[in-house]
Amino acid sequence: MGTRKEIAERAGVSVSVVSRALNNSGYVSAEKREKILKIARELDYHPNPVAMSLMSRRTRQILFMCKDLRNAFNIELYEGMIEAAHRQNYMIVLSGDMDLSRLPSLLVDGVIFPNEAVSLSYLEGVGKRYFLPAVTAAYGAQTSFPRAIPRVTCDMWKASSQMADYLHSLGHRKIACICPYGMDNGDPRVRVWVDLAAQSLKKDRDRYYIGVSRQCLPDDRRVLQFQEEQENVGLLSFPPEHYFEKGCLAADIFVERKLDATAVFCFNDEMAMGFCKRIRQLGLRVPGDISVAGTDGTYSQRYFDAELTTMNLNAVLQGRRCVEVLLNVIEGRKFKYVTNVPVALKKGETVRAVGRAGSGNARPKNGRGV
Amino acid sequence: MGTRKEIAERAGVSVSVVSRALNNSGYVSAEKREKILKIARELDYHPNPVAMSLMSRRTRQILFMCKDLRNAFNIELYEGMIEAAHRQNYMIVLSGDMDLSRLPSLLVDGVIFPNEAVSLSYLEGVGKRYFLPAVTAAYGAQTSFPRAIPRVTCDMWKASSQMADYLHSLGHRKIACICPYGMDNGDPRVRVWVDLAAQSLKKDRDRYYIGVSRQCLPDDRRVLQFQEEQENVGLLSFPPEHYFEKGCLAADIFVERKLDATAVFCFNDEMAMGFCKRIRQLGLRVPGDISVAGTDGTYSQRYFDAELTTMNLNAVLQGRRCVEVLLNVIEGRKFKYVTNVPVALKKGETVRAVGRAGSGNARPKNGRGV
DNA sequence: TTGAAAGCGCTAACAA
DNA sequence: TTGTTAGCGCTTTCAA
Repeated sequence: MGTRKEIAERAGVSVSVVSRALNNSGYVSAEKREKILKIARELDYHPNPVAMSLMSRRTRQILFMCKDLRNAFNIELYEGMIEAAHRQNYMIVLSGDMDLSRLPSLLVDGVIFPNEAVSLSYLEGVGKRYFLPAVTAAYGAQTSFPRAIPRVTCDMWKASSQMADYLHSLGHRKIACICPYGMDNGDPRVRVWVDLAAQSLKKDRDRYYIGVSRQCLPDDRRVLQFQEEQENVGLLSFPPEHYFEKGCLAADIFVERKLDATAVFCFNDEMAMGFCKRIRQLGLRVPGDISVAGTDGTYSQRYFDAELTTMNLNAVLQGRRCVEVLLNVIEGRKFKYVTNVPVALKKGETVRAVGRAGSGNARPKNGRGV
Repeated sequence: MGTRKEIAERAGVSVSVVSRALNNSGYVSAEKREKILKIARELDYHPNPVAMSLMSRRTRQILFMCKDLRNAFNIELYEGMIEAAHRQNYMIVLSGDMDLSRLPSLLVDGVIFPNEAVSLSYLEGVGKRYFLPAVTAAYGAQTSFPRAIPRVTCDMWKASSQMADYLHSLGHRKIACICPYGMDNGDPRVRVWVDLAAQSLKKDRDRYYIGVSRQCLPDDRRVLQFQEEQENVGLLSFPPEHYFEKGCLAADIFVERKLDATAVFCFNDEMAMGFCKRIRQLGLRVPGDISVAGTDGTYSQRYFDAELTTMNLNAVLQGRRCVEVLLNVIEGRKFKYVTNVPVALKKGETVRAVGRAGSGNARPKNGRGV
């Protein structure tokens, strides 16, 4: 490829002069500069990026620790990261797997974790014996969180509460909850739902919580189809989440349990759409028979035939902020330990009013609903 | 972080001994080895990845030159790449932008291009004055292609022909074509359709070709919503493709032109699904009023309420093969200049029989269709 | 204005 | 079995 040394030889000068000429730093006679630049051009010279990194102690690469790219939320996070990184001349790289132990051997200046759980897992593992600037996307699941990793948190509490109020205002009382975890996960979405359920569902509550996980459904062999629920998955590996498919399964369970809920509160849009697809196949109309509320507000909605009622979590913005904070850490600038990302309720067509309110069997605008 | 030099000082030996101990290479007394390993552990020593790369002249990173991650096809390609790369201890990084000129400054050992067009653009630009092992995913659009870049080609000819035969066998004669480019693009999908149309549509052909691009629709201001059709997009930048949205627009145009086609042949699944969504909103049933055939066979189908009739192009496999060939190039092993990826027709619910065949108004299994 | 020298963290050939 | 030396491609200090 050609090195500065080669250029120096051809130009009959020393490498330092070549360096100065190429970098436009320090003194170098106009005549030699021209000659050097000309030779560099002839040789198609490009500085060796690895040597540059060794000198500058910067790779200008940031790792986004993310595996499940079939989830639109992760893609949007990533898009925001790219945008912010690009502005400061950094690149985002993806891990492809979730092997945290390989982190120290990667050519990166910092890492962004996708959620609190992964961050904690890192801190308890390699993070203990290895320092790398890190930032995590967060969702308010943890009450206490180590200060080692700054958080960029989306205001899930607010979003969930708004959605709860909205559903309540439309007359919904019996609301089911669909989630990939157990009820004790600490997730704000679940806690808000638990509060709701305490009033309306009383001791019946647990039947209305459809936790699509092995822990919640120990006897249901169907959850075993999801890799992460199988025995042989190591603790250090975070497999793809299969949210959509879990949403489908949740619909089956919803029908099997003969729930009389008028609405379903979903962990995210993928699950919401999976639920809708399957529940329609099972003969129920959305929102005619059952209202569905999602969480996310990502582009994957475009595939859906109705406007999804959901919460816009601003994934792109969250991704952007993650990078901004991380670059502050890396470059030694001051930064805020917690950053909040604004959220907003998005009213769509998959939730309708019920009960006294009496909007009755209103159908969505385009008349769909199986 | 600690270096081999520090370990050497603490252990009272030279760096070479430390290196040999840590690498398990060459001679080193058992006693010193133990001591060195112990100190390394105490110091939480990790080899500096950049220095390692400088020595080995390998970054063990491969760039996938891809921007539009909202397209499931790219995601599947990427997943295949990750899998293959992982096996040989490489990582795939994404560019995030399509700035080919920045390639020489990236920490990568090779690059994978997403299609022939980008490859050619590279060869005519920086590729002329810079060498980096490269491979391209290909789709048979080019008759001649420079040997500088090996291709991993999916057999689009075969796939398109199969689909054409299938539609024909079901009685479809008037078939429209939906494509993001002009008819002269050389794409096998289009060429197969042109052959079909020559017989059945005769001189009416052009009306049935819905090319959603500025070139094809110079007077339609709606195409301007897509960034890539605007004036100010530089040649070196490949913006996101907006296939889904273009599929929606194609449906509008289909209706405006009052086409009497019984089937639509779509450039890819994104366009097919966009077309379906919009055409239903416009009051037509799929496949009741119009049959829709896609191309891709990616996971994004899961969002769709019916089984899409499409061609499985095996994106995951294609991605895997790209990496395998590229690693052969990088590691100096022998490799094949052209690799073919198998394809298969996938019969779904969005195409039905028409005409004499008389399966009449058969509706899809789940009774959907607006 | 220039170039020799030391160094970034690591490897490897060679002499001791 | 060990340490010295030279070098990967580049930067930067400092003496000339």
